[in-house]
Amino acid sequence: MKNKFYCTTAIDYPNGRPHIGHAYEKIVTDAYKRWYELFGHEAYFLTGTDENGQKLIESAKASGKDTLSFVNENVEIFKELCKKANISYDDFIRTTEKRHADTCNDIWKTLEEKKLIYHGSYAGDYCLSCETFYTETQAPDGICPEHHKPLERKEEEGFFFKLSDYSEWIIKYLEENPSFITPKAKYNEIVSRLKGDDLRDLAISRPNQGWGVPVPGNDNFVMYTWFDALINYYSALSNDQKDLWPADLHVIGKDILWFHSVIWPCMLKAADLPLPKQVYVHGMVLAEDGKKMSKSLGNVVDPFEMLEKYPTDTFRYYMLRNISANSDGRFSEEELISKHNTELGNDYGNLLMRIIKLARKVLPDTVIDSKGVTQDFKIDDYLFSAKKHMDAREHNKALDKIWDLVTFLNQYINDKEPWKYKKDPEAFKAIAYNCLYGIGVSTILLKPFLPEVSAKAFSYLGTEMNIENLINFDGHSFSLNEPEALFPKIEA
RNA sequence: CGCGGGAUGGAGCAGUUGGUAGCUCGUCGGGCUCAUAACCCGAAGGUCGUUGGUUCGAAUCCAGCUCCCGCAACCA
Repeated sequence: MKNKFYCTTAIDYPNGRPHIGHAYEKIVTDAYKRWYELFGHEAYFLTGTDENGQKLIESAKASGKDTLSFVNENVEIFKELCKKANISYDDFIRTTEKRHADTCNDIWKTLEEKKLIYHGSYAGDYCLSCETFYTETQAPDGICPEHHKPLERKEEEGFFFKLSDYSEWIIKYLEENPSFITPKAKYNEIVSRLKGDDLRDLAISRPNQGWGVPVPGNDNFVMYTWFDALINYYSALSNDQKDLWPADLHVIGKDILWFHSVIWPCMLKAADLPLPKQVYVHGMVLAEDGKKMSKSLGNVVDPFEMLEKYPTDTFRYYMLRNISANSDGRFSEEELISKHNTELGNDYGNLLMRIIKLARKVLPDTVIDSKGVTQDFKIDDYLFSAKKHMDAREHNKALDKIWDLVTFLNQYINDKEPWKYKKDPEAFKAIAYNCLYGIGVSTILLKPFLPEVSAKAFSYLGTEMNIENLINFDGHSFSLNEPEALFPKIEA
């Protein structure tokens, strides 16, 4: 398929309510999906839930529900979040679906046939309370870091994936594809870690407790959650969608980078499937105090509450512009309000308002076309810079560029003083058209970030623009409608 | 000696290959009056965590130190 853009978020673990990081990741991915769609790509966006973890059994038990209905309830909340945040996903995969299990089985069998999966046993230090093995670095003194009890030596049988076969291959692959992991700091981190330590085989089965994807031909085991979870990106595609593969962009958080940049590529390589084009690691949304949000610190921000209190596009904009695309950023409600009032309201919203209201007063006709108008400024730089930044996964910088245009347009109006031409409609029209054209450009570029507001703005501008005709100054026509404030002030 | 990131005017952040320190918000002064008391211009404010080194020249490169943070193989 030509010009496709297949992007994904990580699939979420539905053992509770979604937190702000889930919202952030989906909003980021949604902005990229809409952006490439705008630029003529066939964009496809997958999100979903990772439902096979053994911990879900515990979580369900703790809330007094059976695992299935517990998961079903939580999945609905994640979907609700997508709806509230205006996430335009094309498919939502749940790893408990049959299509997923089928694909996992296929891949498992392929690896087994290639002797890349073997049956063996693993001995390690085990904590009975956590039901987890700990490595020496995790528990150097042989004491469980969670329960502070001595670990016991335990041997467990199961299936292993020959990850160790790929130590050299993966390093070579990354060196040949330096943009596979972005941003650069994350790429360096993984490469140096790989060079420092050979890969060990990965235990990819767990004892079957009645939850998970059973290992083909052996019901005593289910697949290790991560093994099946990663496959979601591929299993979600039906047979007639396979030309979407490989994925163009996996958007993930840094905590799961290892799985996506090492284990997943090795699995695909083992299965003779093409590798995704890029893994983009976004930053973490920290609390206002700069620390990680956590229940014990009581600094958690609930995305539902934010989406209830503030317009969806304001929330999206704040997340996308204020949180740096490749490092952590802090979330402050106060700052969100300030950005809404100043940048969105004063800079952009007011710009649209001031020129439309003035034009409707000055000109007898509310239709403004390009006839006899000369172009006062070019928009190419803004457009191409924004595009460059999006390609580099720096959406906040793309927004900076769009804002440069907005700022320029406000300056332009101040310089030209169109209100002085009330008795000279021709001169006025020339200024107004230039201005409206610039606003149209900024509005269409904002569409992926602010889908609702952008649509509303175009209804006031009375025009339709697209990327093809955008670059042409001439030929547009605006039939202006009485506008309402796009971003009514929010009192702090 | 586990790995990695960070420390820049009041706050939040940019600073790609070393060459007179920038942005947003806030503060102060001026302009404009079309607009959501919105817009535009200007000013004040920083010995770029600390010490030493390389260099004609370092926020930028190197080394040590202090503090903060994340990861450490099922938390976006």
